[in-house]
Amino acid sequence: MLSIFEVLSLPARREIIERLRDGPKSVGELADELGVGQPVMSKHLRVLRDSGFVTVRADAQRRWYELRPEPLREVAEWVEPYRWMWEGRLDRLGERLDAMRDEEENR
Amino acid sequence: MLSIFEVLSLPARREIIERLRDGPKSVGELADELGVGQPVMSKHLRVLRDSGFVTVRADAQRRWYELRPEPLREVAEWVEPYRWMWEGRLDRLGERLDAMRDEEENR
DNA sequence: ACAGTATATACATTCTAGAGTATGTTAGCT
DNA sequence: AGCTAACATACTCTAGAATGTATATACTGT
Repeated sequence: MLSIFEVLSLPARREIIERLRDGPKSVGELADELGVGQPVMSKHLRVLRDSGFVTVRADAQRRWYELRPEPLREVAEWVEPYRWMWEGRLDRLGERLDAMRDEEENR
Repeated sequence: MLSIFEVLSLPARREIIERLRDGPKSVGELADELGVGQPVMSKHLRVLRDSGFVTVRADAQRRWYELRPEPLREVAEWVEPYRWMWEGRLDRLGERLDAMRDEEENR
């Protein structure tokens, strides 16, 4: 089974994830939108399912694929410790909060 | 050249990035810490360099590799639109801000 | 029962990243 | 100048992922 970042390493799969932001979609819809064959799309979705990015709901012959938060949350959490590097505020966050509170009290 | 997520798809490379959080390190240090051969480490660092994750500073025979924020920031930005999925607050953020302002005015 | 639709999977093929080994290169030291 | 240390790169090999094609499965409607 592919790891989360391995799953995201393929542009086509990131694209699928982005398309699913608006809500569940069927295999055929996604295949059309991305311009790939149905078997290819089924396989991508299989990978996304195994790695927890999506869930499936059966509806007659159709399968509705829906996005799941967990893996995306893991990505967000992995990158979080580096945020201070581009938002140079972490070391000053405490004093900023203090200053805001003081301003409020002295109003 | 590998894309950002392709770079992160290899655990060894994520590990390198994490080790560089404390500050710059040399090739030898990193190779020892991760228990891999020097050529392997050099190649990982080459990939990380090409994709913008690190910069190098030469110091005699030593090369000090340092972390760069940009690619990590891109990861954070990519995942940002999905944050509402696990923090179910986005739809209520507006009214929360309003409530906070009201509380403040009625103090 | 039959035909058509929607999807999954098996199979064969291609391609490339990763690893190991050997070698090249540059700098410092005696 | 010769030797060693630190690192980069060229080369070869292998494993596995991605793709396309063909086929299997499941459900609907007539």
